[in-house]
Amino acid sequence: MTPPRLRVLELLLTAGEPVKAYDLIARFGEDGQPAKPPTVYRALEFLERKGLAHRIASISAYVACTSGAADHAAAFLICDCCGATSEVSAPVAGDLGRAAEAAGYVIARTTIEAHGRCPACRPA
Amino acid sequence: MTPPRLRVLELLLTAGEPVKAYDLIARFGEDGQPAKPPTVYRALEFLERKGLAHRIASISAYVACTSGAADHAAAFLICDCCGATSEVSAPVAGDLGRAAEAAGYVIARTTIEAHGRCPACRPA
DNA sequence: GATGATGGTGTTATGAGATAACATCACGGT
DNA sequence: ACCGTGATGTTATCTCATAACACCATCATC
Repeated sequence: MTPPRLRVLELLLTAGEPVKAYDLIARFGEDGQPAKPPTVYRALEFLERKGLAHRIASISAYVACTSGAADHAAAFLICDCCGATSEVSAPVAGDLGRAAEAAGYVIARTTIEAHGRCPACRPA
Repeated sequence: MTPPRLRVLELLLTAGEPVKAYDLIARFGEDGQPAKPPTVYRALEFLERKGLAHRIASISAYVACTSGAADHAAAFLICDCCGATSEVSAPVAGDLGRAAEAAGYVIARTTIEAHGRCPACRPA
């Protein structure tokens, strides 16, 4: 684990919620100096490959993986109101697995992004 | 259905595969004249609201909905090699539904994006 | 028939997200 | 010593998406 990768992982872990790439870039330097975009994007790519972080494409943000499971589909509940996000355990759905098999696809990784309202933002 | 919306839907349907927003923009005019970005993005937003099109966030592309089901999670099998994409029928997974309920979330819409290799690109 | 609310369109400009391309450096094997 | 591999630093640029404003049609209401 090299310094820039460790630094990005540290930023993701301390945030505890999804972070935008350019926020990581801005916070990268201990002294307030921003990083250059490729530095952070390369670290994110590495962390994702290692399963230590996930990209949440629907909101263009990144988050440290909170699932201990080695092989799992990244599944997220995302509040469209306040942005709260929680990663939930989601083994690849049987239905999807069957559909992939029927279509002849070999699946490498799956992300599930469910949008809605969190308890705090939910209408009474 | 207004002209620009119809035009974008037509472009998506004739493509039959995911299309990038700026490709839609480039092809928008019958005479080869491109559209302005907001024209297309607004049409896409409308089509998505109506369930006529889906945004595939992980590849930043848009596709006409090929599922007849009114209420369904958009689920896609995406080939990382050639880009072939197929929408599969996927009722919101029971596991995810339970997890959302347990977390107190009310889910509005879910997208599932499975990446891998299509039959043609799959190693023998 | 004037008024105003609503929703769609056209336009300019800009913001946000991500990567290409190249130089440099550290490490390990032969 | 030499080369291959993988990581980093840097500049520049590309792609994706939206803000903000003006204008116009439609429809309900007074």
